[in-house]
Amino acid sequence: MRTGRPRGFCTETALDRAMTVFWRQGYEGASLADLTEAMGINSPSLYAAFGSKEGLFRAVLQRYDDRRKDFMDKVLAAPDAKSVAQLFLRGVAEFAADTSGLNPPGCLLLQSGLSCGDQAVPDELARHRAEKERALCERFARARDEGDLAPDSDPAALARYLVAMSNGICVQASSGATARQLHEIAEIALANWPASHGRKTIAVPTEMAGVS
Amino acid sequence: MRTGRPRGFCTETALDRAMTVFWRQGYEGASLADLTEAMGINSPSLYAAFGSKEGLFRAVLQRYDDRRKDFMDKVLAAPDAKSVAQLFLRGVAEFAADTSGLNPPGCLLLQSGLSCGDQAVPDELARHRAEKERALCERFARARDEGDLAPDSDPAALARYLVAMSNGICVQASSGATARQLHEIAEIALANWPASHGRKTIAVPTEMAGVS
DNA sequence: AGCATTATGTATCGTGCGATACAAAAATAA
DNA sequence: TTATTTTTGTATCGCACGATACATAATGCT
Repeated sequence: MRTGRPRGFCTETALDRAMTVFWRQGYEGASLADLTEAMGINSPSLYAAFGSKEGLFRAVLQRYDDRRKDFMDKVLAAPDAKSVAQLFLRGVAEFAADTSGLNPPGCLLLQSGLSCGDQAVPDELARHRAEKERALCERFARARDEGDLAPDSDPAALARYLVAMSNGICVQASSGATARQLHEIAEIALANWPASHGRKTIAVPTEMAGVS
Repeated sequence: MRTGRPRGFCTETALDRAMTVFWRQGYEGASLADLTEAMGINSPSLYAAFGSKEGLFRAVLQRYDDRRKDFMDKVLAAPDAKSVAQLFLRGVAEFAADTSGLNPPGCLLLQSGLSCGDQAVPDELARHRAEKERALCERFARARDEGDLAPDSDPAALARYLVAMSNGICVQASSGATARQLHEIAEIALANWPASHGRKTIAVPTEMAGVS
């Protein structure tokens, strides 16, 4: 077992509490005093565990991605492109207005620092957002290959559209929009989605034909 | 005429330069040193003219609204709801990627401070964004009255949708999307717009019948 | 028990922040 | 010319910021 005095706080809990502070006040607006108070620890403990304010922030972003992974997995596992879009935007509308936990409205990846004295922070956030866009793009490319989207459709453009809509919904949430209003936005956006192309491959892929 | 030593700098030019700094670095990320250097003045001149950093920021926001007013006026003057939506989103896509002037990509009202140590800043920005939403909502209410939108359509929801889309486009722009990609997003969003309801009142309103 | 290792609490560091004091400069008014 | 008013440049203020030094506490290892 590991030697030395054991840590007196739970890393995950501390990260969740720091997340709330970054979310509400932004990266630069969150002072070390704010963070240590919310996390219930003193600054030396923070620095021993995370190295620096930016190190803590990166750990918070990692924690955020972990907590959102189940959602994205469920979205990407939907059977067709339209279902993916529906699950995604409706889920975002649900999530962005949900303040039942510690989290303020909106999305950490936007709230915590679109702009910053240090450009590394917005760049890092943009990478995290781009990762979601990439995952959606891949899913839509598959949908096109499966005949679920028209052959001439543009998976990257559709993914960008959804991510843009998602970000727009999150901004509205942070401006005080209600869950109902966010869902209205999502439904307007979804009404537009290209109807299923009808050539979707229903058959089980050959290599799995004998399994079920 | 006004007595005393004349001001040695142009207020509008100084505000434009300060705008660039707030836009790129956010409200909190923009230090007084950054601002005075960009504006080409010393801090006492800044404080004499604008009172405080927040006073300067409010003056910059006012200047921003002034500079965008022509665009919004043109959008709102479009003949029908669909034209309003088209002019708005296409204009935003154009604007958000335009870095030919001093401005970074995206929109000042988002970049300069979605979150902040001082909640007054995001609140002020939200008010400015809400003002655009209100203007669009009024325009769509008129469109519905004129029979240009279906009687059961929801002007407020349509306005929220457009503003959300606009904000999403701006976020994509600040993340490095090209003008072409932003226009693709706008066109996907516009493809969705409810077709003109066909009952649009072309006739001149009665109270103006004798004028032309 | 004694040692090595890691975490904690107190108290503080140097820096950059937003904001000013003050005297000189540049204009008008009498 | 002299008085008045406003702006400018230099130099600096007090403070909050992110980050640490250091002694003590709490564990595992031998």
